[in-house]
Amino acid sequence: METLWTADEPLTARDVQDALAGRELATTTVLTVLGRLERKGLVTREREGRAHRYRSVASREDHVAELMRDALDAAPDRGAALARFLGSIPPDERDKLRDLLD
Amino acid sequence: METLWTADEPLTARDVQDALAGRELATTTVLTVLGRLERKGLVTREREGRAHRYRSVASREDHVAELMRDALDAAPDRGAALARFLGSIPPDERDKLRDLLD
DNA sequence: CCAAGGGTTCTACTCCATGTAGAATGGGAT
DNA sequence: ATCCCATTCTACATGGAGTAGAACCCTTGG
Repeated sequence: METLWTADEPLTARDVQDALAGRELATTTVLTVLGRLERKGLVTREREGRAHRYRSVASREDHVAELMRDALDAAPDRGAALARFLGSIPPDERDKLRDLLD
Repeated sequence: METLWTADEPLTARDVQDALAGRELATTTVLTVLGRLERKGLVTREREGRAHRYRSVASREDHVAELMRDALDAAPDRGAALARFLGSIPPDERDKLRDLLD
């Protein structure tokens, strides 16, 4: 996912493998993972010649926002959870939130 | 955790087992899970006679806030992630946030 | 038109967390 | 001293994530 996100342009399996060259992964490994990500709905792919191009469905930020909402959904008292959350982030981020809310 | 949180008072293993009576869990099962939660730092316990009382370290809301922060920490562009988050929650919750920020 | 090579699929193995519980142990209460 | 019960140790199944080999299929170069 990280690779697809930082490229933010559809990549082939080979592209991903190259981007992850530091790890010396077998080609099939990359394909397997991409396939699993597709099954989970995190990426889509479209044929291109003999290969596929894989594209992340949501941006990293969207994904993070979704994780945050999932976490929040686990709280019976959402307001209280939001309050704790606000209390636990750096002040400048609270400022940022204030800005965003306008 | 749910049981400990909704009780918000230290419980013995037996208490937990009773609270989860719908599941017919063996006593050792409850103990094992509580032990694992303790290893992970989610609960503490203090001896009480022959047994222990288990207490959640953080409130459910604190826990949720922490999960939200963990999610946010995965975003390279925290501001953008926060913006997406705000955009994805119901309007009345945005109002709530505005209130909390004052 | 056929072989070659690369992308894909299937299958499989390991590792680890989680859910579950039996066997054994240890310490209080009677 | 004995019995009971909480605890600990050990163990098994399940499922996800990481990794990759074997086989297949299709496109392309000769």
